[in-house]
Amino acid sequence: MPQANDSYHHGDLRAACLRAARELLEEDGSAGLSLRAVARRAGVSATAPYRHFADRDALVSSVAAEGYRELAGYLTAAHPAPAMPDDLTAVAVAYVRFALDHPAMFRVMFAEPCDPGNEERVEATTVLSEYVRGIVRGAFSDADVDALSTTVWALVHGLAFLHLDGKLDASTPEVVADQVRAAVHALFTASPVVSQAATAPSGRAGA
Amino acid sequence: MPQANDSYHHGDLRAACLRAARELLEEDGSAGLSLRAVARRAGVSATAPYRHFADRDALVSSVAAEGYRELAGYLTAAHPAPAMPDDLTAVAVAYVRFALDHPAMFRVMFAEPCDPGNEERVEATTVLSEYVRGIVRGAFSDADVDALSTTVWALVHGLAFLHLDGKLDASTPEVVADQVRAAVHALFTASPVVSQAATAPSGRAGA
DNA sequence: ATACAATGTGTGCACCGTTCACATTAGGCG
DNA sequence: CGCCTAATGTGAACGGTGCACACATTGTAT
Repeated sequence: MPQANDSYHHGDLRAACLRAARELLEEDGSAGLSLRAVARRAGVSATAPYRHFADRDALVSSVAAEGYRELAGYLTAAHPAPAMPDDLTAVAVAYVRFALDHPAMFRVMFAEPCDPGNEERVEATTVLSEYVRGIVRGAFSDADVDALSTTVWALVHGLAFLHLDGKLDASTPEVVADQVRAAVHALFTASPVVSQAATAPSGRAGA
Repeated sequence: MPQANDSYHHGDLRAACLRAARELLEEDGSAGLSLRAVARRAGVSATAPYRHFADRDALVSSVAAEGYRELAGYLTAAHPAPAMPDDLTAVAVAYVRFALDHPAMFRVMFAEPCDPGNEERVEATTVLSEYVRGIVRGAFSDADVDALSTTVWALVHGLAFLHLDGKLDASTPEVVADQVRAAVHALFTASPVVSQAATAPSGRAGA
């Protein structure tokens, strides 16, 4: 049974490393997330983590995977079973709030392309993607689910990132929430399901 | 006059560093962007760049500022004087295309919060932000310019990032462009100012 | 010509990721 | 119980990095 004691063997070094990594992330940002610092905080030699993570990237990917699961927790907490467009709006607000609550983690999650090598991370992102798609499918049954869910995700994701870059007014959580609600609402108003009208696509964009 | 010769003084080390940094960025991604590597490529000692950049962050910020200006170039090239909503759509496509053409640069540009310390970078982003706002103001004269331009930017920015993370279908530039056009068009359709008929997007998203 | 400021060099330090040989221990098997 | 092996943690070592420091070189103004 794994348990953290002071004997030669740590007991559950992997979990301790992940915990230390998350703490460092919140304290010093992604810059302070070094393997050696993680090992120090876990009270273990510098090379011990290599028994549980192939390299630094693997550690970071595991942290990111945890972040994805925690983000999923935020979303489901915002609305356990979203079915109406307004429910989706609440979920969108939660998405942005997660980014503002855990900026360093959010950056780590989207810092590098989701390398197909780390299956834990790939799986976590796939779950999230399917979750969004599922909500959209439920809320807009006969819409182009793929296109709409992509657009919604992009809009919310972009809002989160612009907030993280300090380019938007994030003075109070309510201001942020209102902004997100307004933006998502604007998009839904345009949804072909809501306003049933179909026409030819627009012109082309230049070089 | 600054010129790159082989004498003791380089001539224009600052520019050479920026050029080397951009090359390294395109070759090895942001991981390969080290001050020492930049110095090596510029044919200069490891500490020479410190005469022109306070630290590594300053160098990266300058590179990012160049990226902002180049992005602005992409946008204006897409449409020199956008006035109609469709013009804005073309600009949006250019934005995403820039991200896909220069992924490492795009990541550097938005990797860290735009620190108010580096005025060069702040100014470049401000210019960009004002540019977007200006377009929206021109295209939707009596709309809530701030809200709409923020929403548009967020949507496009999010699309770019999701593409960079490989979460969208970017098999061909045309697919990407169609997606962007559909998403932006959907948003504009919702704008109370736009009086044209609603059009249904026909884009599709990949796995 | 000389003094000064700007610019580039070299050394050194602390830290980092990673590898390797080695030490310690847990758990299965007799 | 004792032993053997695989799992796990240690320590030294290598090359790389950012950065501070003293020093060398050079353009430029006086």
